[in-house]
Amino acid sequence: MHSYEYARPALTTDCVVFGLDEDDLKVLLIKRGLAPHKGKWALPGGFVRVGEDLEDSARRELEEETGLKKVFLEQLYTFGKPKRDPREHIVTVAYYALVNLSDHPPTADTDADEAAWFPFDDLPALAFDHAHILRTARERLRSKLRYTPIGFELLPKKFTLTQLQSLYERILEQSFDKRNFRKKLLSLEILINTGEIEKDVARRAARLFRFDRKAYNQKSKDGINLDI
Amino acid sequence: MHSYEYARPALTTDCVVFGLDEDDLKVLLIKRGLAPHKGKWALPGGFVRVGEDLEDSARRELEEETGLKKVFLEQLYTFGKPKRDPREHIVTVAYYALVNLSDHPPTADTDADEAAWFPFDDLPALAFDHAHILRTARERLRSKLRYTPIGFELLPKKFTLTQLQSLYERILEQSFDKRNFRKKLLSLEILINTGEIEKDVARRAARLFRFDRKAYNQKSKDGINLDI
DNA sequence: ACATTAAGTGTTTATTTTACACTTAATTCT
DNA sequence: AGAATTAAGTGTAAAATAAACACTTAATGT
Repeated sequence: MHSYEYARPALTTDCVVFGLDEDDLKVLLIKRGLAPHKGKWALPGGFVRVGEDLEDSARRELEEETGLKKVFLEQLYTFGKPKRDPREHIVTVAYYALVNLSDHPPTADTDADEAAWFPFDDLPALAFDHAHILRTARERLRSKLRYTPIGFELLPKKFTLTQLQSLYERILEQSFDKRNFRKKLLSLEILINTGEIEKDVARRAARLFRFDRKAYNQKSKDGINLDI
Repeated sequence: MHSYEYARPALTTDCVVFGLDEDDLKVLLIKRGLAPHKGKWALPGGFVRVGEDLEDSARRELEEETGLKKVFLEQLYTFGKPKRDPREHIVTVAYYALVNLSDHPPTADTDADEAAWFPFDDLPALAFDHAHILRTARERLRSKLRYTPIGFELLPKKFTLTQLQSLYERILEQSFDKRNFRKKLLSLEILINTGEIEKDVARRAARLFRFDRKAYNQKSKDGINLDI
């Protein structure tokens, strides 16, 4: 039991985890085992401990509930409408994570409760204001993709130019000319040709590239135009 | 006295208020009358009340401490390092505000404590992690100015093109060609020529413009390129 | 060997951005 | 009244970037 002179809102972190496969942009959700909103799906998250950094809290809850570790994670926004949780005033600091889905297949591991990947465009009923948080995260993902190299977080380390283009097309919801897209991306000189090619494909195998983070960091100082 | 089953971090809001005059980009600070950091300068802010929305809290504290009302206000970031406040774990949701300094002159009103405008490049010693919050806000201001019409919030309703150019130059810390800047801004068709001109200037008086928010909102749907 | 599939590749045109300097209008000073 | 001062206002040409557009190549499967 802990007592304070003034009442305090409770504080949680929640996490929107995005993944991308051949079919969809997907999000990882947890089925709630307890009231309120028992049986509904929700973002992984939980209460911030005293003495715990916010990002640490988001990472801890994410690992506890989904098994995911060491993912790309950024703060999204803090949601604090007093009625967003029916129990009491709970403020949540939302984060978003980007993972490579081929490392974390749709039928995921996970211990506690039930976790599953859902297509962003076909979500189940969500607890609390989590649908709102998801929309905010989707918008952030879109706008960050336009001017930061955030998309690589959703791909395997080695990827083809077609995979990269498909990523941009599906997240930005617009299509690009294949030649112009390649010309643009290659001219940035932030992709390294690994010299390897795809394996086990029933067609001409594509070259595999890596993102050159060092080159990107160097160029971003002068102001690289990543805009597609 | 309020008791909870688990310990909770305390929750505050803080506000970085930017203003622009002929000389500098300025920030509004409060002199702390109480420990900790008594006598140091700090961002206006305070504890979030249970049942109070975060933005409402930021606006309330801002008005109480500086008299400022109805300003442009956006959430910046949430800072939660456990040691950022020496008393206990206090998480703060930081906002940034933009005001037209000619409405709120450097020797401001204010009741409680002491509030004053400081040049961003010549700040006094700051309490807590407020220097860090200010740097974060400065970066946000810079990057938002690049692709949103946020700059108009720092100007009077009617302004000259020279004032507008000076704003961009000082916030982005780069200079622009006068003819190209005007061509670009006017071609966007988001400025209305009021037909009025400056008064009481010892030189040729410049035309006064207004920001056409409706036109901007309309155009931003299709994707206006505000980038300077 | 033929069909299928996606990889890979250049050029031309349109648009946007950059570079650049003098004239005009108002006030102040002598 | 005339001269000096100050910033407002204005256009064009060159360079860079972005957009439009379709066929050949390489691999596997039938």
